[in-house]
Amino acid sequence: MTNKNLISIGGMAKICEVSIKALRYYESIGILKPAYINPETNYRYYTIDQTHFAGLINFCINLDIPLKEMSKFTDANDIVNFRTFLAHCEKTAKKKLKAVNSGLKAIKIITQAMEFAESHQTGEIYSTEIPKKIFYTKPLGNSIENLNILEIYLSAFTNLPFKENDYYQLWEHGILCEYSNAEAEYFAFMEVPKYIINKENAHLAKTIPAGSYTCIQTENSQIENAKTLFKDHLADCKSFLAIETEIIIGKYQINKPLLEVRVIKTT
Amino acid sequence: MTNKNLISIGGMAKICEVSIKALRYYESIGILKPAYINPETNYRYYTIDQTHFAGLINFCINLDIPLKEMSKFTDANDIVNFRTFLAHCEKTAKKKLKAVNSGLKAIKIITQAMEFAESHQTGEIYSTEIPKKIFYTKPLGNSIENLNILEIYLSAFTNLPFKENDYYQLWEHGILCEYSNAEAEYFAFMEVPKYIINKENAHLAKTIPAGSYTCIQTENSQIENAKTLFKDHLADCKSFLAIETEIIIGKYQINKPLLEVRVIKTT
DNA sequence: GACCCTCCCCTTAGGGGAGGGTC
DNA sequence: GACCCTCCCCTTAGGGGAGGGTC
Repeated sequence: MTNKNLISIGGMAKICEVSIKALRYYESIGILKPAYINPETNYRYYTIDQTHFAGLINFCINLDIPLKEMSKFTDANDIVNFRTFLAHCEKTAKKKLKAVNSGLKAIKIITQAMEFAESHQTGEIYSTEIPKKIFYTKPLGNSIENLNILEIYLSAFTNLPFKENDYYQLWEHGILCEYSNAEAEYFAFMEVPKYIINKENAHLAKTIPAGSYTCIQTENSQIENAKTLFKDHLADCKSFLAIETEIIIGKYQINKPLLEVRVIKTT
Repeated sequence: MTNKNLISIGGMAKICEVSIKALRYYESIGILKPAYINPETNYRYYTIDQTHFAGLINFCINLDIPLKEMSKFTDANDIVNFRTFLAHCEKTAKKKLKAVNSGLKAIKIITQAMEFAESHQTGEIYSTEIPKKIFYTKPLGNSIENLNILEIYLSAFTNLPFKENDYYQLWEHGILCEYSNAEAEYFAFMEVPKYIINKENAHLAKTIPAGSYTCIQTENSQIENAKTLFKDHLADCKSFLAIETEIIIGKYQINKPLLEVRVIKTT
C-alpha cells in the first residue's frame, strides 16, 4: 500500500485494538514513535505500516515479556533486529508453556485427591487401594515427640533436585512409621517422582508397596496410636507400615488441617 | 505431622522458596496470615501446614491470577473453598495456554516469511511457488490514487470474526490487482484463514491460485507499474494477477517498509 | 551477629479523570 | 461535537534500603 497516509491516534488505536493511552505510553518508552507529530498542536500521526508493531507489542504482553526489552532489539536508527527478537519471544513462550502445563497437572492431582478425601468422614474406618509410591525419607528414631519441623524440612527436603516448575509444597508429605515386633521407627517423608532419586540420595528413598490400605481421617496427629485405632484390623499383626499425611478437602480451613492415617500389613 | 511447631518468617521463606517481603505482603492483603504474632515484638510465626498455601500462591502467580482474587474464595473464618478456586485456576490456565500457543504459531510463520524474504535482494526478479490462499477483499475501483487507508481498514477488516488470539495485524495484507485486457481493477486485501469466511461475507472472499509467481522487492509502491516491471515475463499476456504486500526482514526499519510485488498469469 | 520489625520510595502497563485546546 | 493534548493520581507483587529493636 502507499504509505503517505497519516492516521490519527484514534484511528490507529481502532486498527490496532489498543487504547489511545497505550499508544501514548508506547511512545513514552520509545518502542513505537508516531511517524509524524505536528509541532504546533502536538497531535500524533501514524502510518499503516506501524500497525505491524502493535501486533508485536500484543505478543510481548501475552508472553509477559517486558516491553522495555523490545527496545534492546532496536538500534539508534529504529532498525529492529527481528531475528533475535523473535528467538527471544519463542524462548520465553516455551518457558511459559511449561509453567502453565505444570500448573494444570498439579490442579488435576489436587482435585482428584480432594474428591477422594470427601468421599469419607472423620472417624470412619475405610479401606482403599493405593498404588506403589516412592517416599524420600528422613529418619526420626523411635519417637516423634518434640520434632523440629523446620529443621527437618530444611535439612531433608529443600535441597532435592526439583525441576523448575515442581509445586513440591503440594506433594504428599508427613510421617511414616515402620512397626515390627512392638518396635516403631519413624521417618519424615515426602512422596517424590522417580527423577528425584539419584545415586547420592538413593539410600533415603523407600518404595511404599501398592495394596489395600486401611484408613481413618483425624484432626490431630494419631500415628502413634495406630495399633489402637485399627485394633480389629491389626489384631495379631506383628509388622505393619503406618502413614500420616495431610489431606485436602473442598472446604479447607488453613491452620486446622485434616490428617489421614493409613496402615498396611507387611508380614 | 504435629503442628505445634512455630516457624519464624525466615524459615518459612526458605521452605516456601519465597522472600520474607513476599510473606509480609501476603499478610498485608489477607491471603496468608501468620499462625501467631508475638504481640510484644510483632514477630511473625507460621506452622508447617501453611506451606501448602505458598504453593497455591505460586500457582496463581504463574497463571497471572491476581492474588486478591484468592480472597474471594476464602470466607470470614479462613475457610477456603478449594473446589471453586481450583476450577477458576484451571479455566485461567487453559486460556493462557491458548494465548501462548497462538503466539508461538505466529512466531513460526513470521520467521519463515522472514527467511524467505532474505534469500532475495531489492530489485532482483525471482520466481517462487506459492500455495493457494484466501484473500478477504475490499474493491477500490480502477485506480489507487488518494486512498484513505484508515477508512479502508476500519470499514473492511476490523469487524471480521477473528478468534480471540488472532494476531491479524501480522497477517499478509496489501493491494491486489486483477488485470485483464489492459484494464486494472484494484482491491485492498487481507489473507485470512477459512473460518473467517461465512455466508454474509463470502462474496468478498477471493481464492488466489497456487502456482509459480514472479516477484520483485521494492521500497515504494510499484503495483501500478507491474506490466513494465515484469515486461519480459508478461510480454504478450492479456490477463494476470498482481499482488503487493509488505514483507518482513531480519533487520526491519519501522516507517521504511519493504514491499514485494508478485504476478501470475491467469489466462 | 544474624534475624526481624516498620516506614518510605520505586517498578510495569497503562486507566481514569481534570482542564484546556483542535478538527 | 468529537478528538486530542498535558498533567496528576492510582493499581500489582513485591524489592531495596534506612533506622532501630530482638534471638
